[in-house]
Amino acid sequence: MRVSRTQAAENRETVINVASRLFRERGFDGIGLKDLMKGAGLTQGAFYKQFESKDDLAAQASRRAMESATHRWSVATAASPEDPLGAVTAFYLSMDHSGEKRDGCPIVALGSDAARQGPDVKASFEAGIKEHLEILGRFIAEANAEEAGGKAMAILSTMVGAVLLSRVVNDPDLAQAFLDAAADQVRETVAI
Amino acid sequence: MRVSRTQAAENRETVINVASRLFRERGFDGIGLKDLMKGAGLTQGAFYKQFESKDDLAAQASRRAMESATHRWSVATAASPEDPLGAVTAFYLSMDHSGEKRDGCPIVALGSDAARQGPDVKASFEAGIKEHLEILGRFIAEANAEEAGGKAMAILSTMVGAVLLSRVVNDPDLAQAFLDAAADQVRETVAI
DNA sequence: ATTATCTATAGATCTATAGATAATGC
DNA sequence: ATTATCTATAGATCTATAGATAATGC
Repeated sequence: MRVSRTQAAENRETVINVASRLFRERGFDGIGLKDLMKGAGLTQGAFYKQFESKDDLAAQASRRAMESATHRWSVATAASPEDPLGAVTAFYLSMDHSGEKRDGCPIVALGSDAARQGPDVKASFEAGIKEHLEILGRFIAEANAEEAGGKAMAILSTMVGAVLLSRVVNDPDLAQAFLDAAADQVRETVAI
Repeated sequence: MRVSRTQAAENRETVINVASRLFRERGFDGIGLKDLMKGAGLTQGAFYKQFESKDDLAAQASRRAMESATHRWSVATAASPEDPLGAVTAFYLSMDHSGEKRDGCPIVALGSDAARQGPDVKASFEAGIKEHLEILGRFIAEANAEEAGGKAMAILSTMVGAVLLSRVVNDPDLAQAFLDAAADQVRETVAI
């Protein structure tokens, strides 16, 4: 029954990875420890040797989800050095990403839930959000650094809000319209 | 024990109103029927004579919450006919509203949760979102109606995203910065 | 006679803990 | 000897239902 330390460390990582996706799909309150552990091929009893509490896992999984999101942004920008912002918005503001709750942006998938969580979960989101802003800031050539920071925050707000709105309506045309309107807005913001 | 029909109808309204606030505060999964009914001064047993299921209440409460939100927007615009958009953004993009989960914007408070719910809850959100867009559309004098609709969608996305982001970070300065950046963005969007 | 609300409960699920087991690590 | 994982369970809570009660509505 016991496994090696490296195997135990791998198991821990698997639980965090699985949780980062299942929480996005069902919410922090929408999935129990039994199913989370099952998703990692373990049983519920093994949980508390690895994590202090479900809240603890929520914070770890939130961090992992945000890291995965920023990684995706980095990959998109690296693939299109001539138009990095265009590459990011092309996938982020797509119906594919809007439908992709499990692997999509954690701010959209869990933002409302995270606002009800403690400081550890919020710290995970905060760190990821700052990385997002950092990436966006690079796309904005501006004399005034403060102004560039403001634009990055406005762009992220528009993107997050648009995908969230696209997910809470039934009408797919309206969902698409939110994404399109946000893409236009972002283009204009960097152009000014 | 039995009450009159009008009293029963009032009780139903009270449950919906209480739920519209408690769901915003704790999420659809974060509060049980027992506490919801207790908030309306009733016991859990009375629930199923009034509602088909918890999902049914979630849809009703979402509709009520969105109606309350659009009402608030209307009041703000009516109070400042010289600058209605300024009045709306002044309260919506404030730290007060950001901290006001219980009575604040339902899209921010429950958007991530609503994306996991069925078509009835989404229909409630969709109706409210369309009303929000209608109000915003009035502020945008544009030759092209389609362009005005796009701007309204972009503005709503920016506002919703900014308040959501302001709620999931620990740093109050960063939270405030998101709200300020969004307010600037909105001003520029209507000015263009 | 009807019915809105009550108390009580079924059956499932939740987080967290206890103790057994069997493999690792020394 | 230590410990990662297992099975089992405690105790709380969840949604939904059943049957009793007492007031309304006819």
